[in-house]
Amino acid sequence: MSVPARMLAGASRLPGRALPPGFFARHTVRVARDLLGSWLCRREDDGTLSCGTIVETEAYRGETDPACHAARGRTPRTRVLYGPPGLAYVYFNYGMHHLLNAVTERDGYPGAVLIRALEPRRGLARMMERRARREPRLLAAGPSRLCQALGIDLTLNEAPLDGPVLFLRGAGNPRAPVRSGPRVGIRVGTDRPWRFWLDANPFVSPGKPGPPPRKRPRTRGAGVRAG
DNA sequence: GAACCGATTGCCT
DNA sequence: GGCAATCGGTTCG
Repeated sequence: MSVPARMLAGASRLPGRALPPGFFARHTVRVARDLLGSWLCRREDDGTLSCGTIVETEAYRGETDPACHAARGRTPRTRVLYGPPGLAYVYFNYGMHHLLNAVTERDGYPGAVLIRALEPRRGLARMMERRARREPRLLAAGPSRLCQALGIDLTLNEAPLDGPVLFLRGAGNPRAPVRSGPRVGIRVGTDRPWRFWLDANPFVSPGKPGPPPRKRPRTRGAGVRAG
């Protein structure tokens, strides 16, 4: 028993309830949508809690999804994607960014949900400390900012998402409507509308949805074109 | 063991 | 709206 009881008691005071293991053992797209509104919490060694509600996710599923890391098959890196659901898949990108995913699907089938943005709820002071920026809106609006704010790095790869360090709590259906669109920041697989976010939520990442819109001259009246 | 790519961000104009 | 920063994983030799 390495975790003091008072730390565990802290979690019980949070809204919602722990997500059951079966939550992640489903179709990745469904998990991505259902994770919106859930609480993501990070507990540090000193007991400090940093929490936010998930406002944006993306689904990456199967070897036939060209944007999924499993598209090139099982490697030491992607092994966790093929493993049991409910673990964290953290990887390092662009030489400076960490990204947090939740492993989904049944054991043996690769899939993960990228957690792209949080609405900060608890421990904001600590999140601001971790990030150079202070603006609350940008504290965790983006997958790398989120990891910075919560202090998530490769040491948390394969950590259980119902563990003492990292855990999720379902809080029921979010009030805001769920919107969906193409995933961002990728060059392949943009045909799948597997990005989900809470409508009009200011904490959603500013990433452009889908392929860049074609510039068209702004005209008055007769500017509407078909196709 | 070297070349290449990338699920991004922040600073620049 | 453009683009540099920066390094782990993958692939190829």
